[in-house]
Amino acid sequence: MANRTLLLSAPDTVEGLRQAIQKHYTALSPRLQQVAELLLRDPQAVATEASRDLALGLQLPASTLTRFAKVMGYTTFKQIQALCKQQYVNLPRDYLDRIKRQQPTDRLGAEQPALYLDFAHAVQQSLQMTALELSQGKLREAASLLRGASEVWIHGMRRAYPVAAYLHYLLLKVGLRASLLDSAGGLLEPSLARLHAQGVLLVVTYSPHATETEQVLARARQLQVPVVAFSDPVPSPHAKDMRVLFAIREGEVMGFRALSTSMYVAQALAVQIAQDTIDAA
Amino acid sequence: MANRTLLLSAPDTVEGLRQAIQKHYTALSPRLQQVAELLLRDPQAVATEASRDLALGLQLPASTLTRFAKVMGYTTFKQIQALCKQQYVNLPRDYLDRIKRQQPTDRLGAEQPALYLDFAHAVQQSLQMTALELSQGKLREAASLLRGASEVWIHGMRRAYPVAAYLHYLLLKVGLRASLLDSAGGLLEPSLARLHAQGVLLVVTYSPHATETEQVLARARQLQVPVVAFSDPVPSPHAKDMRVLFAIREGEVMGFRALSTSMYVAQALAVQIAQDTIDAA
DNA sequence: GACTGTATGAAATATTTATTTCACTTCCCT
DNA sequence: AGGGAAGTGAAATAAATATTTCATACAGTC
Repeated sequence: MANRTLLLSAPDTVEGLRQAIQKHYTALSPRLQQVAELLLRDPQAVATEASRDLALGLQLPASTLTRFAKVMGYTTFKQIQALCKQQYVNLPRDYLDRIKRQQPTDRLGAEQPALYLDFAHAVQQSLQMTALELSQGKLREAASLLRGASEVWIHGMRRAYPVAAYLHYLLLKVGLRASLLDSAGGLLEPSLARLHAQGVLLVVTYSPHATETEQVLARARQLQVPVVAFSDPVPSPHAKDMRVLFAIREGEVMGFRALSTSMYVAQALAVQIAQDTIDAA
Repeated sequence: MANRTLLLSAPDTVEGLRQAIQKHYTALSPRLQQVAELLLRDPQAVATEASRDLALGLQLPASTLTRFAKVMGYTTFKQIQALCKQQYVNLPRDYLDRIKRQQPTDRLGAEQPALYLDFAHAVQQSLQMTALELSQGKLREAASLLRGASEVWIHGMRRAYPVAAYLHYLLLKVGLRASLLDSAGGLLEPSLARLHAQGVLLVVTYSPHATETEQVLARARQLQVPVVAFSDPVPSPHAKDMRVLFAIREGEVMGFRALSTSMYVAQALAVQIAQDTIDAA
């Protein structure tokens, strides 16, 4: 009457579930095997699509999914969905929580798990998300804009400065005429006077934006200089003036936001330019 | 009565939506801005979590989400959710997996992989290796050396310069007395004359080493200034003079070596210093 | 070829999730 | 201050999604 009851106790990670499936696969009925296959093949679909649609895709009734969950020891299929969602989503937030919670309290007793490992993890997450969201189109657009410019001005203050400096290095290396706009020696103002619409402004800025940067952007807008920007996903009043905007979400530990991902995007941009230059020849 | 009706026609990609948000952000009401921010900051959450939970996280009623969708030109918030889901389902699945599991890049044949995904992979490899090899002990030693210095001089040329600039920013932020030694205005020589053994030299250099860097190191050795170095794993004649040496193997694609991992180590060092400083209080 | 236990799909029900409505507030504008 | 438009939250309604039930089909056993 009742479908064969539980084969085992419910794993609470996707990995555990995968193993359980591998182990008991042959003991499952044909329809249930289909569900198992889906789970191995495309856990992401399970995470994002509705059970109804998953069932449709497999050409079987939704009840089979629920049944599968029961057989695997869960009470509902929703639990399996939740598991899959976690796998792909929870990481960044989870991480921030951990830092927040561990910050003030325990310091005395046992050796604390090294912070830098967590941090590496955060960078990795940021990198992965950025890599997936980065579109070839946007990269190409920025590259062609920069390649077509008679001159490229690069600007970035404070935390953004290292990225600006790297872009400067990279653009010179790929043969562009690039210069760094900074306030050293009070030369920012005079430099701004020389912007023109045949050049391109490449600006790196994270919120809260430096006043110098505001100034540079205002000037660029006034002179209709095209702008390529590296920034964070926080909305900015200047956003609408930017021709290409790379919104980069960096990892953060104890109030230190990282720069690794921005450096990555900078490199990707330089390589795109190099490649276009080669192709054009 | 009715909330301001559509500002525009509904974008049908996440990227388009992002741009629309950036553009009209300032025209949105405070609550709607909150939703906009979430969408920029964490589209993945929008893809997987229920609107009810998203609203909960933002501490506002679910109706606001629907309202947001209306204002952006959609008829329901569900459409936005669908958009976000696509983003993660439609993308080349194998790359997600590849990046995630850092499997070796094996040719899949048909498709020409986007180059920037290969970088992401290379960077991730490097990051992982470095994080695993980085020892708490070494980090602590460097941190205590720097904390104990009366002054920290930071030096890095060319490709190393962005890292040096970042270290400069970070060390100032954690309250150390730090200055950048560069050759701007021909001031390198005179600055070198002022090094002394109570300070610490923090040098970033990758092979082949810049002549200025050689000069700085020679001087430090002569004056017995302790040296903390960021470098690559290539053996250097100066290695034995360095008190702490972080050997960082950066990923490389098409002759462009990355800097992401060096930036990571820089941050880890700063965090270690910050933590020690807190503990000491 | 009846008997039994499992497997399956369709429909009914329950639950969750999203949208709409409406009353209330707030912020202008005069 | 007074009137109106826009903004907001809570509750009601609608839609969707998931689970349960049940009737039937199928396979193996005697």
